[in-house]
Amino acid sequence: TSSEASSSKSKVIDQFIRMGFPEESVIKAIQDYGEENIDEITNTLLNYAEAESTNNNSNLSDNNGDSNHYSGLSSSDEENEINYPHEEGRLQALIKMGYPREEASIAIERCGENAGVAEVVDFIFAAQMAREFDEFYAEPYEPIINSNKRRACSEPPTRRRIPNTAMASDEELIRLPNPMIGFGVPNEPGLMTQRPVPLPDVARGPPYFYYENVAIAPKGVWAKISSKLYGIKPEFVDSQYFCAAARKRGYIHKALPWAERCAQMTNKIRKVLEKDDKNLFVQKEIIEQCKRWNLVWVGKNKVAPLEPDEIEKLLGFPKDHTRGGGITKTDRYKSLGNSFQVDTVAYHLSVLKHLFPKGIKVLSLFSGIGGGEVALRRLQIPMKVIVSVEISEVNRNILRSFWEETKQMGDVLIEFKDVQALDDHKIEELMDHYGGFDLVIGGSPCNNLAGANRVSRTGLEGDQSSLFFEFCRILDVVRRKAARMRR
DNA sequence: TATAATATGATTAGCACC
DNA sequence: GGTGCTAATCATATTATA
Repeated sequence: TSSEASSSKSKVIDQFIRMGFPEESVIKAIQDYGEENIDEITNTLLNYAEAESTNNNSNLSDNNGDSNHYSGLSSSDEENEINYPHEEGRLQALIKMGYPREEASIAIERCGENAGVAEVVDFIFAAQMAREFDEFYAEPYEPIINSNKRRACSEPPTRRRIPNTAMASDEELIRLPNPMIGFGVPNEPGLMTQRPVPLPDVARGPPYFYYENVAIAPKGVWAKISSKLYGIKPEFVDSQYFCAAARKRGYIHKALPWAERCAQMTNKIRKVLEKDDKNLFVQKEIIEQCKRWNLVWVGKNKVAPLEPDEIEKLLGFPKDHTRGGGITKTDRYKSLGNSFQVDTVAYHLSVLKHLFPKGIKVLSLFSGIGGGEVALRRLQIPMKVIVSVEISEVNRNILRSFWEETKQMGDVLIEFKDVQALDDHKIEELMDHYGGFDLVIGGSPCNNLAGANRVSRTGLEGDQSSLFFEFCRILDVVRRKAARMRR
């Protein structure tokens, strides 16, 4: 769609008019966003349509099923009504565009309520390609499961090993689920709608928090993290269920490893591909190498490493999110590598949409390039206040650019450089000024936990990773202050 | 001098087998 | 539960290049 759009503006206009939008609105939206930003245009047009249609206030909040999560909710937070304004418009548009109703409906469901039409169309194509791929490879690559030990997904994986008793001691190991789908990933077997272990009383109620780090950390690290965060069990999720990047992380509620010897490997693969005798073994080997070095097809017999633009897209960021401000390619790789996968985080945070329809106040620690903020925006949860702490200057610049591009009137972004400098008094002062925080979110440094670190994988007490304890300190201050403010 | 490319294992965990 | 295998991993230090 994008390539067509750049070749002919009128084609884009026609397309939207065919979808049933008024011509004036279409032209205005294209002027506002540029013809290539199909997603923004679509969202804007759907918002116009929503504003015009009668507001029937349908109440779809379905909090009954997961009352475990939010039993500490104050009554003022519950009085909200949610509707899904995009649903009908998108479905109708897709059917008009010639897609089968069933496929369109599934795609809308899986892309989420905030996805633009372009994104849903992408999903439909991807699903079609996946089906073709599966049919093609079904025979030779059938996984051999002959063990009676693992009945794969008949039972939720996290429930299998973790004893359903009181919280684990520091010494007890937290076992990683396999497959790593956490409490449940949409449309995957083993979907869980409730926590395997109920929230301890001390952790209940707002303000909420969201902590992230690498899943495969040295032994005992996650048990320690869990014990410091009210004994809540981590949810381990591999982002491969949300996007095309594998990224195993633990969340308490991969980056793409940079390929070594990329140039040599791409040349090697090109030479192999130019030969004629490509038997099955060679094919499989090539696929393995591409997977290992994060290579993508860029032309006939040619592979290349992922560009920052592509990683941006994989991780769910808007195009050019990390571009600009004189940032180098190396810095972009680094910043993106350290970031959240937006779709994954947005899936977790989607529960907040029901709770904060009028906006949310966020304390964002270790903000990086603003993965949490982008996720909230994707969910269309208005951000009233963001207090952000981020040590890297380039990352602060990236977040500020994002904020200035997207913010609405009256919203504030406060920036700090160092979590250690954000003392208890300052936090309380901020909370007095802004009326507290609704969410504390952050992933503390993984440098000393990550498997790729050959030099200083020294565990949670390492120079950088020990900043986790600052997350705990700040969260504790926020929660205590919030309790006092409620009283 | 700044940026890009390259070189550098160990620690996890799963699984089959015994 | 031990063993041997496979596979994967939010990195850092040094060297080459622009």
